[in-house]
Amino acid sequence: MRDEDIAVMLRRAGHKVTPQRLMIIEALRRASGHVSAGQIAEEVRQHYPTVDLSTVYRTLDVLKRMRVATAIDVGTGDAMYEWAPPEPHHHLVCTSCDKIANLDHRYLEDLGARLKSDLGFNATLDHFAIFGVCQECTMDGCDDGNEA
Amino acid sequence: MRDEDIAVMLRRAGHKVTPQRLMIIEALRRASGHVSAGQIAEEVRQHYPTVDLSTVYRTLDVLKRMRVATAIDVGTGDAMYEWAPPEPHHHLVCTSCDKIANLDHRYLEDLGARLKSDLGFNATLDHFAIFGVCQECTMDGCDDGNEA
DNA sequence: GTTATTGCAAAGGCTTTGCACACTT
DNA sequence: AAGTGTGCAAAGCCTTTGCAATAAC
Repeated sequence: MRDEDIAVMLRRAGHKVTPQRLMIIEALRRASGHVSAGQIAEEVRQHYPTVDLSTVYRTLDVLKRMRVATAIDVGTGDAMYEWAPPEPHHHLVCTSCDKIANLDHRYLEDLGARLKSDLGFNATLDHFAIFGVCQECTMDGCDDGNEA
Repeated sequence: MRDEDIAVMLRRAGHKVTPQRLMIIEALRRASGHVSAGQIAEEVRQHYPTVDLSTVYRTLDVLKRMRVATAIDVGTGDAMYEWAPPEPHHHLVCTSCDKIANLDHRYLEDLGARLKSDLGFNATLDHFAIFGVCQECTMDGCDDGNEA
């Protein structure tokens, strides 16, 4: 998706195209993954120092409603945002090294199917975060402190 | 687990046994499920009006470290606590009516196995929250407002 | 010119922390 | 007596909101 497309998309949805919005969107897209509102603000401020956090939040809200950005809040205090995930995918969050890996949707597909057929529950399995310890950390035995 | 056992357990771990702690633990156990720190405080205050929220949080912290309570934060603003889940289990959270149902661990067992064998990722699948719409709400078409 | 959007400031919610006093051990 | 735990108050964090001025349309 090119920047002009984004401008058109904003206008179509009845929104105005402002430099702040464009820079926020650019920062979100460049991040290619999970960024907090604060991180986006920092990034944007390098070129546009007066941008306010509230503007970032409001823009993220617009983007969520347009379904070109998603939010995931895993209870770490701040929500993480992601630009237009092309398809359902999930995240493996390593509690040891904090790395986040992507997980193909196939891994959750039949879980969803079973919840539906067994329990009639329509699960929203678009965007999942699974915690654990990644392979490297399991082998290294590295640990930066998450236990009692 | 009886109350005396809890007292013993606290003392063994080098903690003191106070009426506040006992009442917080009792409230948590009676809740048989997911309660926020605030809900526990309200409950306890009915018998012990001066208990402070900070005491609740501190006690919950102790209990977490002793591994007799677990916290789950699904990004709703407040974390939910649960007393000593006897075995791995999970939760189906209806985004329409806010009901929380339990989900047997079997539903996630082979997901965990596949993550391990395919990717070497040791997932922590003790306590999962899956969002979606429950059967009743799907049929009723009830909706208290969770869309764009 | 209208209307949406911005920045600032303040408030909101949940959670944590500093401190003197009280209680458990 | 020694040391942890408590209540109170205040701060912390992320996020939301009110408002006048500004910018996009």
